[in-house]
Amino acid sequence: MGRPPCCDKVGVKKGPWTPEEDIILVSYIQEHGPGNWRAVPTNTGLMRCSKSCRLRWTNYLRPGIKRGNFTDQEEKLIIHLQALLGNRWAAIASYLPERTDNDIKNYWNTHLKKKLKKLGTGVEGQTSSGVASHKSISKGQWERRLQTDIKTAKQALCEALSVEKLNSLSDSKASSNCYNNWSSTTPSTYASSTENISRLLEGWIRNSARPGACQANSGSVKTETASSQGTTPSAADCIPSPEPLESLFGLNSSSTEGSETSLLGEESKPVLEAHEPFSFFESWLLDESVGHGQLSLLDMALDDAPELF
DNA sequence: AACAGCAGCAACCGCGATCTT
DNA sequence: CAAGATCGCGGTTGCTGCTGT
Repeated sequence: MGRPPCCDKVGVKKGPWTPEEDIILVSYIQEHGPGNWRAVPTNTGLMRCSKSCRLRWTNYLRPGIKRGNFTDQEEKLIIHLQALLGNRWAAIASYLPERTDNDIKNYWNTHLKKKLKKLGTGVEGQTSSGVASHKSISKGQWERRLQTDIKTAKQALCEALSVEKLNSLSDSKASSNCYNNWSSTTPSTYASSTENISRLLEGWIRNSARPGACQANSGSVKTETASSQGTTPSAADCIPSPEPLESLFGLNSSSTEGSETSLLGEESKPVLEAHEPFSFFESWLLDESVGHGQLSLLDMALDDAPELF
């Protein structure tokens, strides 16, 4: 009869994650791979809901995540994909593998919405499905507008992707290249996870640089979990050095490659998306661009997911 | 310098889809 | 096949830092 409950509601910790918790989570996922989130709180001793663990991983700790500083191309792509797909942030995020849906959603709500409002592009005129409201405009107008939207979206998509492609050519092994097969860039993408943690810890170190101030960046959240876990730096250590972290994350270690591969293979949303068959609309989008002398998106798709074709 | 308002972002909540037993 | 748990997504909230007064 069904599965056992994922987590008890009682005693579940909420609020900002501490660096200790992050480290516990990352090291656990490095060892076991993402997925089976139900088991994560139990096996790690984290007093967090499995949902919270998954969210923390996908939105913050997952390898290959770029944070902040959205480029013009990304911005453009988001705007047009939003016009095309509506508020389907996960779908939009699949076109921007370095960005999380939460990040895109936040960026849309805080920056782009206002920007578009300022420009008078009428974001409000869209329904939740992303299509302009039928009620406010006649059918003919709506169809024309839809066609224009689609055309513009396609163009922006091509532009944005061609920039990515160029970047990838000039910096072919860069971990930030979102369209490379992740398994081929596993070490560097995993390193970027380390970078995430390192950045986090840097902030933590800065915050705890004050004598006696040995607490997480959230300030109010105490760190009882780490001290209960023998495998993680205790709060008393206060400032972990980067070297142990590198070993913790398995950098430059061939022995960890297997787990990393499975880790990325199982988790990374872009890969999952890329391996799924394109929707009719997406395929059409890609096909159309091929015939217009633009960057061959089909080539890109072939590069990324050869098994699809 | 102190306070209020605003903006940005991390995390939570609720719901539908999917999966497991 | 049904029941119930898990997963994933989108909307929303609340905290924190910044800016203006």
